[in-house]
Amino acid sequence: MADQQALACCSPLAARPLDADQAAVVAPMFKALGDPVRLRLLSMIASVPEICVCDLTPAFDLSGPTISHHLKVLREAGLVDSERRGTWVWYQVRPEAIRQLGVLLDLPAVG
Amino acid sequence: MADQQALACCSPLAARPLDADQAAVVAPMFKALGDPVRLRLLSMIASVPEICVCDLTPAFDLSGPTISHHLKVLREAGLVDSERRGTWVWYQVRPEAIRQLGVLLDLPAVG
DNA sequence: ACCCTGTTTCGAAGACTGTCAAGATAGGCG
DNA sequence: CGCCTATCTTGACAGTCTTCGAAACAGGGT
Repeated sequence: MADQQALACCSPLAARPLDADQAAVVAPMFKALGDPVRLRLLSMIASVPEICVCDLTPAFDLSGPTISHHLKVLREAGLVDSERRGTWVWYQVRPEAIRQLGVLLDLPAVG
Repeated sequence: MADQQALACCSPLAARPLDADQAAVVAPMFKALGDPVRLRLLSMIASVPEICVCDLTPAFDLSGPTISHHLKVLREAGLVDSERRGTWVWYQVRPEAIRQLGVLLDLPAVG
């Protein structure tokens, strides 16, 4: 959440080099996307308004705890939010966070 | 390089969930960006037409071999190209690769 | 031919990651 | 209250990653 603000200052990679502090804020977000399971989880979450863990878990040949761990990584990276409603926990993306990463990769017409 | 083609088929994360094969192709590219040193290296490379390793190394408190290792990761992820010209090796970004990652993160006006 | 500088490869140490089983926690229902 | 299901946390293990120093390789200059 503090990360969100820090990110707001970042312009595309090609504009000027990131300093060490900026890189330290952004890299963990990319790192969270750097696992195929998490990338699929995020894309499943992003493709609907919200989704229950109980709908995510069966899509993988992985244990519940493992899925839970990956969701925690996405949560701590600030890429998704979760909310418990009764028995189930619902996840949704944080569009600003993802959009900010997108902006960073938005190269002008170089090359 | 095969990765480049495979990527070309990917629409934004929110459009529909990635399948396991697509995720396996894209995740390593995000993973390469998931280290602060590599993110800074890439941003330094992206901010100029091309740049020599000899200009990259002194920007970090890391040994030459370590920088070389990170550059190799970026190269193998398809994010940069390198070319030896005489004594020095020059790096430049592969704009298509980076743009494709950007497209993936390009959320429509959700949320 | 020799040496010198720039870059990569190799091999090893320590930290980190993905995964699971087992146990803990949260909430609904009888 | 006690039980059941859904989810998360803990602890452990194997595999991977970051980093370094030492050694190899590439080119240019003397």
